[in-house]
Amino acid sequence: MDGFFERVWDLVCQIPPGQVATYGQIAEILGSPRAARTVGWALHALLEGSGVPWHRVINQEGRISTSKHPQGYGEQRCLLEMEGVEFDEQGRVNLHIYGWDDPLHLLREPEEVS
DNA sequence: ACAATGACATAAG
DNA sequence: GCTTATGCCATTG
Repeated sequence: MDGFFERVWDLVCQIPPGQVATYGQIAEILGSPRAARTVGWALHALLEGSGVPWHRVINQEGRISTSKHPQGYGEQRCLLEMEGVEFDEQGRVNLHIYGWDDPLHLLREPEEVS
């Protein structure tokens, strides 16, 4: 139980309001940039009342990935809008604007060349 | 230890 | 832009 899950929850709890983080980003900070699935599972295993702003966690496209939790979509969008996050016509969030600029992530910036 | 699962990510068609 | 296929990592049975 404790370990990755707890790390995920703790990290999500550290996400400042008005900003959103992606599964991949969280996974990368945890040490496994490819463990996005496990991150999502941690949030799923979580549930409401845990005090974890799971609504601030979205996929890389800034979209809501509640594949098995369609009800979470409304909750997430409502909570994010309440925090000031805007949704575009496609129901997506601008990661370039609301993306979580955590210094920890900046240290591992991929900065790929073109 | 193996197989199956899962709120993802990336590549290819 | 969307759909399909494969990979990746951790948890559970």
